[in-house]
Amino acid sequence: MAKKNKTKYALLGVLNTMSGSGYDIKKFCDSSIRYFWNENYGHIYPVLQKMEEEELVTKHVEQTEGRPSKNVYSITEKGREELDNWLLMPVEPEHGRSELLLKIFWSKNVPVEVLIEKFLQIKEVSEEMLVQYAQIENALKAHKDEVDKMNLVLWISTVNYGKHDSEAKIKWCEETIKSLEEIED
Amino acid sequence: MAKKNKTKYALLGVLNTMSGSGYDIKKFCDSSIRYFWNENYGHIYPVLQKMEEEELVTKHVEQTEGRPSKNVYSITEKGREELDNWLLMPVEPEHGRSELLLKIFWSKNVPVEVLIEKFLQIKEVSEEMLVQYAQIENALKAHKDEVDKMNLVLWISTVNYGKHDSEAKIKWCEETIKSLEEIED
DNA sequence: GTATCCATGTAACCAGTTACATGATTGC
DNA sequence: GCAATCATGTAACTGGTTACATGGATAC
Repeated sequence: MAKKNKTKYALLGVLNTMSGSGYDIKKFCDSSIRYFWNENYGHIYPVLQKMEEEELVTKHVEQTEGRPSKNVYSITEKGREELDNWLLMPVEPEHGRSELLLKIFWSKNVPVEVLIEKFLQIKEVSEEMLVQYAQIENALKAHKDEVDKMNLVLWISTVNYGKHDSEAKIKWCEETIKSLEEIED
Repeated sequence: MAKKNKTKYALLGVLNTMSGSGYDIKKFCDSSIRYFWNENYGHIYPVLQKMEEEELVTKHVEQTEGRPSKNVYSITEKGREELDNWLLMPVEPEHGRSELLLKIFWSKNVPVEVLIEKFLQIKEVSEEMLVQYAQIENALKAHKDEVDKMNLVLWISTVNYGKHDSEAKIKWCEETIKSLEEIED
């Protein structure tokens, strides 16, 4: 068995909150889950077609005058079951590949000053991310009346993940910079 | 341009610290960088061959009696340059895909108790990871005389990344569980 | 005698990315 | 007049995973 197709579940998830076209789905992804998920048309369209064959979704063509015709997809009962099933399954342990850590691991010949500069950059980026996450959280809380309580808690949880992640990175950078400075002496 | 081949740099990194066969490289990866990097034979062997063509490495066949013959690869000057170049390049922003966060984002219909149970599990795993990272750090520090100072600092930094990451996850789980419990009331 | 280690490789497969192709409408 | 948005799709490609194939040596 090769790698599992997770795009399928991302699309089912979107269609479980709203019916829409491939284009709509892409927009939804870009505006809500982009910090931890991305999809591109080259994958969305074929997967939607495949899911239609599997009867996880249904298609109906919408014609609005003066517009390109739209293939609106809706999730089926079977699709909903498939999604629910997947949600309950444990997350596959990803033997992640971190380019960042790989680079650091092999950097013994990189001058210390250059390394410190790199870590300062990483720290800065994480600090910017922190600001962005705070903005997202505020935006979410501002719309809290439109979302049900459960969704709010979950969505904020995903944002908090990002926050903790950024904070951890910042601390890590600071510590590593300190150790590097001690070498220089 | 499609996705970049990072296996190449992983292999160059290994060969920059020691010459060896595909088999040796795999062993090295499994015993040192496995927490953030994995390689498998199905990729190592073809990439090594390709790198030989590009003159980034050289091969020499080693015959030891009573053993399968070994293709020992060594990094070339050109390979070293390629590696150094890559090390200085900024890390490509990975639009990561987090199955974990995706699942959480779509879990509004999962019973709260089930979700809490899931978060407890994630927390537990992170706590176990924390123990493992501590062990690795101890092992590294025990061998500190065999490794040069720079390498020690960098390797420990990668371990610390894991530690901070696990700690962040633990905190995040605790916070999310709290919010979920508040829903139940 | 059986499991593990040493050792190399190929083939089938899948997921995902980018580029290409097309074309109407709307807003500036 | 031009850029952006709406809208769908295909083709070429790459990276990576798993399974398959082989076979001797050593340790228990």
